Amino acid sequence: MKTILSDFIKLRRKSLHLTQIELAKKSGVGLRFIRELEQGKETLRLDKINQVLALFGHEAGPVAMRRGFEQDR
Amino acid sequence: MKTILSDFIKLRRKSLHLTQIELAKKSGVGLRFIRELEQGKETLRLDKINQVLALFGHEAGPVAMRRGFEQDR
DNA sequence: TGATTTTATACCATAAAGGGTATAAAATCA
DNA sequence: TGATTTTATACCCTTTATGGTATAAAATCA
Repeated sequence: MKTILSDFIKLRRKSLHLTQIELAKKSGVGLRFIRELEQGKETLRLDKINQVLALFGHEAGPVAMRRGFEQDR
Repeated sequence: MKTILSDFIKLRRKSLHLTQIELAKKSGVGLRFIRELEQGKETLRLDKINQVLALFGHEAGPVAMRRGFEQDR
C-alpha cells in the first residue's frame, strides 16, 4: 500500500541516494521496519516513524485529508 | 508530555464538547488509548492514531519540524 | 461546599510489532 | 547478457502496545 508517509520516506531516501540499509542504520531502526514503512504498513509505532522522519527534518503530525493531494515534498 | 498530536487531539475533542469516553467510542479505540494519546505517549500505533484523526478529517503525515511553531489547528 | 462528571494511574491478559536473519525476487549496471 | 546490489518475503523470538477494568485524583457545577 501507498501512504502519505511511505511516499514521503521513499522519496526523501532516494533523493539522498541512500539504501534502505543505510537509512535503517542512520535512523536507528531495524531494516525490516524501514521496509514495512516504505510499503505503507499501517500498524507501525509512532516513535519509530519519528526516528526516521527526524532525519529529514520532519515529524508525524496531523495533516488534513485532502484526498488525492500530496503536501510537503 | 505535550506533542503536536496530543495538542491537536485534545483541542479538537474539546471544541466538539466530547469526553474521552465518547471520543473512544466514536473512533473505535480503547479509552486508555485516547488517554495515552492525549498525554503524548510516543510509542503508539499509527493505525490507532489515524482512527482518531479521521474523525477530525485528518491523518498522520510528515510535518516539518518548525520547533515551537504549531500548524493546522 | 459536596455531589457528579471527567480524567489519570495501575494492573492483567493477549495479540502483534520489531529486530534479526535467511532466502527470493528485482533492479542496476558493467 | 551475467554479476552485483538493492529490495521483498518469510520465519523465530522477545518485548510491549492495547483493551479492559478498578481505583484515585481532579475538574465541573449545583
